[in-house]
Amino acid sequence: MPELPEVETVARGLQRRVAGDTIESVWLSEKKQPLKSSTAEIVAALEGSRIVQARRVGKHIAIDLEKANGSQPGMAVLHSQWIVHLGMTGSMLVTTPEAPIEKHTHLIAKMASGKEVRFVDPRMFGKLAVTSSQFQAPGHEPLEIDFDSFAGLFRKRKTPIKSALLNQSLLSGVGNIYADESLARAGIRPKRRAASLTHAELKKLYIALQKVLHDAIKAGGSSVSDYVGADGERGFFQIKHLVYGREGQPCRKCKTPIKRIVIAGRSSHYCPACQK
DNA sequence: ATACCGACCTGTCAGC
DNA sequence: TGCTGACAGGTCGGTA
Repeated sequence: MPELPEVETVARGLQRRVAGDTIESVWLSEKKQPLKSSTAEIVAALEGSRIVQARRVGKHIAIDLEKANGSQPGMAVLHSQWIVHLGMTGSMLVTTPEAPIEKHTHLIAKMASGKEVRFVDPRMFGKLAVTSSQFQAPGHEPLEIDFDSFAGLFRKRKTPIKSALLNQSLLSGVGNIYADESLARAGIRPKRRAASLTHAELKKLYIALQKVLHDAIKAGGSSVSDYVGADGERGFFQIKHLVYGREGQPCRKCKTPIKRIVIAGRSSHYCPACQK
């Protein structure tokens, strides 16, 4: 569920609440784990590590960790990264130890401050991993890419523009909601072949995408069903959606009913009058 | 190389 | 009150 603005909100929440805190112990549920690294690797990397920084990379949360290599003073510092992908339904919550443990809690990290960081994910599409190298997302950051590079991503691509926006190896962080919402704001139909977009349309899309992502971050993301930030708070950008989740409802600009079609297996929403 | 499609999971909601 | 099917913010691997 979480796309760039939601993951950014969670990462900022973690940064605010637990940066500088130390992980004292880690509990992992017995159930089949949504892990990319082994349980032992995760426990070894996390326990005793200080959280230096939490930030977003694409749709991933990268948590920079460091700990002393051995107990002797002056020993080298070990650096690692805890990588979290929230999948469709994952959340990273900072709670008190007394907070009831939600069903589908897969990891609890007890912090030196007494707080707990919990990973909860009902559908288990999320992933946890640790790495000693710097994690890099495959595609460009939509909020950092320059316009010429952005336009270059779509040149020669026959795929629908909607599919291209969702392709994480092109842009990292755009998901189903913000693909639809940016196309709506740019007046472009989701099924248009990517390569058919004119220079002017690409410019509109570039500006619309960055604006909608910035606005959604300001609103704490979109909470369509169960998304919450690190403090359990809901986002409220869903009230600003022009098309996503609004099938049959009147377009906010021209009152034409919003259409829903399926592109590459994903629901796609648009205004048949405003989007060409 | 590129592009669909089902699979991976659980939960919810509409309709019968 | 069930039951069934469709659908849900994402990605992967297999196939054409």
